[in-house]
Amino acid sequence: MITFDAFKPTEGTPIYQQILLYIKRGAIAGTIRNGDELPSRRVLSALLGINPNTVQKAFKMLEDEALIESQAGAKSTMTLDGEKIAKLREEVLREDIRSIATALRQMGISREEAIRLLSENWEETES
Amino acid sequence: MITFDAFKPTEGTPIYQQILLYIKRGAIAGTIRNGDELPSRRVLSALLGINPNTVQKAFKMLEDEALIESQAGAKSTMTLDGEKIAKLREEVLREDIRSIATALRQMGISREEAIRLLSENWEETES
DNA sequence: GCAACTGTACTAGTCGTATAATACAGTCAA
DNA sequence: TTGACTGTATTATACGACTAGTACAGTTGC
Repeated sequence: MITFDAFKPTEGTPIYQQILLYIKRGAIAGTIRNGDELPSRRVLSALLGINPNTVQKAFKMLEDEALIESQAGAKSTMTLDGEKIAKLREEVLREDIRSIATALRQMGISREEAIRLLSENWEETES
Repeated sequence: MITFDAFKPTEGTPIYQQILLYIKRGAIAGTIRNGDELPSRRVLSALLGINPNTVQKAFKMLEDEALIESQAGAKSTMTLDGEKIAKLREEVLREDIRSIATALRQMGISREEAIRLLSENWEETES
């Protein structure tokens, strides 16, 4: 069963997108594996304190991307393979790196300073 | 006069927030300085192809944060000093670093791998 | 079989983002 | 002074995100 203990929603971005990213990043990290069960829509929405329809929207998009399988009455399960995970890495990880590099350059940060900042602030972040 | 040549709006985040960030990052980089004139609401909205009210909202928030001064009939100007810029660095730069570190850790990326990825993708980004 | 779960679908309402159109007052150069 | 710019304010409209409530059908364990 996939847990959402580490899920910390942020203000400003749609919750369903954050759920999507949470699952994708877990798949990239390997903490979420093929066949893993997801909590039901109702349970997860109660757990996160949001509307069931918001969870449903996120799960629907995961299914459209063929990352989960759902059928009425049973819990949804992850459907992952090496190819899909590689695609996720390219999609999520690459985009994250690209956007932070652009932002830092806009602030006049040099590559060396960027590396120093990232390295120094690595410990302080809570996973 | 502050230019918006390097302003590339992204989908998914409100435009007025992106304008805010663009100005703040410019101030942090030092490319935007105290006393610099901003384009008028109407001119900038036409330049960016967006509604004047959207620009007005961004400028209103900049004024609420005391980063610009406005008076009817005259162009708005930046009001920066060392303290404000230091505060912006803490607010924008720190948050950017913190969020990317969290995201990368969620994907199971090690500190060394993160540094390698950032370094490798530094060149490819266009400022 | 039955109860309690599961996924799925639909309508209605609120709120924030953004657009559109308009109006009024202050500044400034010709 | 006059006209073209400036900032500021208002109202109306559209759309997406999110909430709220309800309904129905399939699965599972007892």
